[in-house]
Amino acid sequence: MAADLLGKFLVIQTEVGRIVGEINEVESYIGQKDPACHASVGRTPRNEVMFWEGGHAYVYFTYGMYHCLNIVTEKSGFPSAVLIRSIIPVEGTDLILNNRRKSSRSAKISPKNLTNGPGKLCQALQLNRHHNGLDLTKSNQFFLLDSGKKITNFKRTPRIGISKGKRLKWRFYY
DNA sequence: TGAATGATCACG
DNA sequence: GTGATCATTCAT
Repeated sequence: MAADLLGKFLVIQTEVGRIVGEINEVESYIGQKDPACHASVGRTPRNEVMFWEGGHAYVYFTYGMYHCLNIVTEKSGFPSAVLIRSIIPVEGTDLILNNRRKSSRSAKISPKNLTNGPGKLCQALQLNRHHNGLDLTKSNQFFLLDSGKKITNFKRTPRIGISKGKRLKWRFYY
């Protein structure tokens, strides 16, 4: 389930070094019956990747200025993904700092607000639509790493920033 | 609380 | 084409 991703490491190998972050906040978007899921309207060019086999990256552009990273979770043909909302920098913090300064217009960038939001962590890892559809199980540049941690004490709340499906408590964090 | 800012999709 | 909506962030 989605909460299994909590505590896992997200690793990206860039030209100038490696960035590793520990996933500490996720949200589930599951199937066409979930009104907040992008695939609830059916298969479109935008949500195509959600229909793929689990393990692919679904990166989309929203609000005219931000990207969000999801990991596809289910079988091919069944649209579902987990939105990575936040990570904790583990390695390459200096690179993250550079990337955030490059991408954000905000003057204030502190250790606390480096990667604590879906738009921000995409800036931190320099993710864009080129990463959309990448197979994380096959790539050696961008993948998940089991940290050995098992997070069982996570919290569970409604998802953030959506207008439909607010009743479902599918946001997990610790 | 609302501005920034542009892709996406339905409609016809 | 048009208009509504949007899984956000930041400053006021």
